[in-house]
Amino acid sequence: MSSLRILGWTPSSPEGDVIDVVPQASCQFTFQLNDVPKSSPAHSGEAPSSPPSVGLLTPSAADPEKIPRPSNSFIIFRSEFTKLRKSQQGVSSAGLSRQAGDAWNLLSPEEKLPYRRRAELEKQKHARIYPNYQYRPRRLVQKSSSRRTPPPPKRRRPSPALTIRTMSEGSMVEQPPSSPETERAQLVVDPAVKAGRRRSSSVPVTSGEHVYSFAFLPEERWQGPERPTQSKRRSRSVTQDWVNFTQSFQVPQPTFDPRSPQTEVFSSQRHPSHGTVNPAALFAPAQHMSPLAAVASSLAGWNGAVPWSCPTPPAPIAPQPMRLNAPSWLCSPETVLMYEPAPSPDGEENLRSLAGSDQWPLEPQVYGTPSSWDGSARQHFKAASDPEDYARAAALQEYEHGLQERVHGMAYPDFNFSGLELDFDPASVSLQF
DNA sequence: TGGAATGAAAG
DNA sequence: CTTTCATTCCA
Repeated sequence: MSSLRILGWTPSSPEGDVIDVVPQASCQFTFQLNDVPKSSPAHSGEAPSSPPSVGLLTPSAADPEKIPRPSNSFIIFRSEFTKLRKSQQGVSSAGLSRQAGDAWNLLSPEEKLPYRRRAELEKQKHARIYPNYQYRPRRLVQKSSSRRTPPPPKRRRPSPALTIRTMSEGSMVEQPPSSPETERAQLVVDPAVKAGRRRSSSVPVTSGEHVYSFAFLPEERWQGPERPTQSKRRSRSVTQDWVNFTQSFQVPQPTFDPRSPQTEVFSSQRHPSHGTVNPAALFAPAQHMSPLAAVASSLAGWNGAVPWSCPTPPAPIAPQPMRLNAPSWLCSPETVLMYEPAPSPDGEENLRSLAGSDQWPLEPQVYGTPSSWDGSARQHFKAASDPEDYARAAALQEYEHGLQERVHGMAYPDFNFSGLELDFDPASVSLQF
C-alpha cells in the first residue's frame, strides 16, 4: 500500500485551544420546578430535596406483571422539561423530545449531574422494590443468520450535499467533496490564511463554562438548518461522544458512605481504576461512525489523550469538540486520516512522555486505507462507506455545529471569526488519493 | 470477547 | 421522538 499523506489540520495544543467563555446572566439555563423551593437544582451541586417522582415504580395497569424500567437521567430531565413547557400548546410529544434532547445536549456535565444522581437513586429504589428484577429486552426481529456471502458493496460515494468549506475573512470558499471519481482533489486555501501561528478554530462547548438557554428559544427564532432526525439510530454524534468522554472525567469518583446510602455510586465500568485514557478508544465503540466523526474523534482523541489514574484524574487537556473547518474535512470514505504516536514497545509510556514533551501535539503521520486497519476501523469504514450514513452524520454534525455556534455567539456577541490560521505552508498542501 | 444492534423507560 | 441503560446478537 502506498503511503498517503494528508496535511492541513491545525493540531490542537494544550494551551492553544482554550477559549474562556464568560457566561452571561441573560443566558441562564435554569431548571426550577414551580412547586419546589427556591434553590435551583440544576446549579446547586445537590440533588433536589424532594425530587418529584418521575419514573413509575409500580406495574402498569395494562400489564400488572410488567415491571417498568427505572427512568434514566434523560427521561427524568425530559419530564421536568415537559412540565416547564407544558403551558405551550400544540407541541407534540415528539417535538418535546427533540427540544429536550437539544437542551440535554447543551447542558454541561455539571448541570446533568443532578439528573444522573436522581436516576441513580431511582435505580436503587427500583432494585429495593424489585430485588430480582432483570431487564430482559426481547428481540422482535430475528435477523437472518449465517449470511455467508455479504451483499455486493455499496457504491462508495459521499453525499452530493457535502461540501468542503473554507471560511476566511467573511468569505466562504466551497468545493465539492473528494470522491473516488475525483482523481486528484485540490485543496482550496484562502491565501489570507497565515502559516506559522496557531489559533483555535473550534467553537468550544466547554463544560461548566456555559449556561445555556437556547433550547428554550421560541421556534420562530430558531434559525439555521433543519434539525436532522436521529431516527433509526445511524450515525452518532461527535459531540455526544465527546460529552460522554468528558463525563468520564468529571463525574465524581464513586464513593460510598454506608451512613448515607444516597451517596452516589456510579457504574464502575466507566471508571477503570487507572490507565491511559485514549479518547480515540473511547470513541471507537461508537456505532456507525462516519468518516467525519472518525477523523474528528481520532484527531481530538489523540490530542486529548491523558494518562491518568484514580483517585484524581487530571482534567483533560483535550480540545473541545472541533468545528471542522476546511483542513479537517480532508477525508473521504476511502482515505481517513489517523494520528498515531511514534511506535514504541510501551505505547502507554510513550504516550505519557509525549504528552509532556515538545513533540506534542503529534505530527500527523499515519494515513491509511481500511485494508491496513484493524477490525474496528474496518467496521467504521463499512458504516462510513454508506453514502446515506455519511450524509446523515454530516448533517447531524452540521446541526451540532450550529448549536455550538449559537452558544458561542451568545457568550461572545462580538466574536468575529476572522479566518483559520494554519501552522503550515498552504502552498505545500497536497491531497492524494 | 467486544463491537454492533436494539428494546424500553416518559408523554 | 429523544438519551441512557442493559441486554442480546454476532463475527
